[in-house]
Amino acid sequence: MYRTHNCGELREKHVGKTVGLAGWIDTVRDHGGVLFIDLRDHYGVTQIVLNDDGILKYAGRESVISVFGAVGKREPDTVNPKIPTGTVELKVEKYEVLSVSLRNLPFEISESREVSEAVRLKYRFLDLRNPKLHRDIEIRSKVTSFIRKKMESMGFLEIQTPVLTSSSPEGARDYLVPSRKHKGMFYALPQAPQIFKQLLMTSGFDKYFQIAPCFRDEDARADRSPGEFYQVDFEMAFAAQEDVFKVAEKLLYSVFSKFSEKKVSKPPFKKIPYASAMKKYGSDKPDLRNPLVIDDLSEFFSDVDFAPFKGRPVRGIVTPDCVKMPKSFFENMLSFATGIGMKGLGYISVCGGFEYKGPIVKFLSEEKLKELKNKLKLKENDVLFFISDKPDAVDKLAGQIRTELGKRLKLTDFSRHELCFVTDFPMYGIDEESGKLDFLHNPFSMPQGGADALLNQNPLDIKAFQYDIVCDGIELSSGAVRNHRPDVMLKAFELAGYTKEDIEKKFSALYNAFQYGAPPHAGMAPGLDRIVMILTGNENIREVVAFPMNSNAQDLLLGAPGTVTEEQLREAHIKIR
RNA sequence: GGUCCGGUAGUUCAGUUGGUUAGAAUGCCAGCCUGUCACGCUGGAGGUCGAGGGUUCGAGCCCCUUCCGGAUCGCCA
Repeated sequence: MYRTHNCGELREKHVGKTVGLAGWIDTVRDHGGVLFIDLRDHYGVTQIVLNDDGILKYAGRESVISVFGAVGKREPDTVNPKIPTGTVELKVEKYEVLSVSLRNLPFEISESREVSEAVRLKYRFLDLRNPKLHRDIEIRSKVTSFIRKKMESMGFLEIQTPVLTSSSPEGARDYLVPSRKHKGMFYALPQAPQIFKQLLMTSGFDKYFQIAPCFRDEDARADRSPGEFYQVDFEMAFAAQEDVFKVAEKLLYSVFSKFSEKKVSKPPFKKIPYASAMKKYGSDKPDLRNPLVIDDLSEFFSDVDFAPFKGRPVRGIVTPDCVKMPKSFFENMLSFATGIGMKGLGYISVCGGFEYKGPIVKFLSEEKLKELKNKLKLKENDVLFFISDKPDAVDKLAGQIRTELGKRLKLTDFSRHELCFVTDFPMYGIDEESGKLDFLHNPFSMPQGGADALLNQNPLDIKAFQYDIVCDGIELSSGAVRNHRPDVMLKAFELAGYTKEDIEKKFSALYNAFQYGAPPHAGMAPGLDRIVMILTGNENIREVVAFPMNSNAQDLLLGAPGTVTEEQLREAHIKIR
């Protein structure tokens, strides 16, 4: 009724046929006697030709029309090589205006990605007409479907877990849902299906997965959706760390090599222990496309009388061929450094004939310079940057400088994807506020060395079977071998200041279930949004979510959060103060 | 919550040392145009310079307060 073909379909083989197309008026080129319209739908764009511009009286840009007519072959000099349908055009014999668009669009569809996010999100239905955004959402669908098939082919069952569940005492802030039937009580939306998937393991489902919605009431970042996001959550029984890695490698390598045109690091992916990732890359999510590495120079500087480094850890980054960079480069690096909270950014240039230049050189003796050269294998034209700060900040700052140097010196190779595992996360850390020992990450992880380690080692030295998978400097997922032994669990929680009663109360379901025979199990949960973000070359996660909230956790399109009626509040037993 | 940056036409932005009627591009409207493809040409409309207060003969510009947006840190088991 509306069309016989879609706007991405017509080719030279259709020439002469009478066809129908329907879509949105994309661009209009009115030459008086002849009128060209680019008609756009989900599938593409086709040029239609009219001999009369009367249609424009009724329908402006972004109006929806249906047209019928003969497919014409374009003359060679009028072919548009930029679109797949560019060799043909539809000569309109009759048209129908199906829906009129207001003339004043809030923004240009083709340039919507440049517009402020508030306006884009308010008119998301228009924004989504933008071909790039439209295509990325389509890719998301294909990636999701591909992942499902891949997981199923590896023997995983997709099982849904509740969205209305109980509040979990650990981790992020929960989204709460008041209960009508139980006054003063609340459901919580799951931060992850963690407990449920572990219960499924206990129930004997050998391999579980789910494209799972997760809800966390924390502030947004460019690579972090506010509110809700999706994880490819999976868990395996009778599995150790290596088994999970094999599945993750198979899944992610196949997804990345299918959907990205860039080169992808082949399995087995590199495994980097947490401690060395922090030292070498200044991050627990290193971007391995960046060849720069960080050296620890604290010991070297311990006997150097340079006030800013005195009594503080020092890190160095050697950058090849950096001597030739203009003065502005060093000024920009300095302002970047101060921008991230550093007091300064010292450096030494290794000029021709190993002549050292830079503000710090005069504090180093001939001998020390020689030592430095040997230690870091300095070459002519290298520049060595120094980062020094408080012990708990220095690695992170060095990591940020490393990333910035990689970008500015064009050393980071953006033409490929680098996946790696970061392993051996510490089980415990000191909580900055309370000064007490606390779980650094997931309290349900199995400590390496088991109960024995918990009893005999300094808790801060205990590592967990806890790992992340990282792609291009972005954390795709964390995962762990879970602690399936109630006795080990008790000890692990005891160290962090929890009593047996705490566990029985707060984690009763899991603790109880594990009393009845639980298999060793392990898993992870790569973030779907982040995978699609990387595959589509986006730097903001909201570009791959059809209807995202803004960074302030508001849905500007439907107006969420919003107020509700007095009656709704009464039923939910809620009183607003 | 802290720090930094920003808010000027529907949209994206410029606006000099505080000085006459606040500009550009794009979009919109009108007219012209038979081969364009981001068509082109001519003309036109469109502004509480986020809001409030202050300094000044005079504020888009300086100061204070406040709202909104962005980045970043905290946070994200």
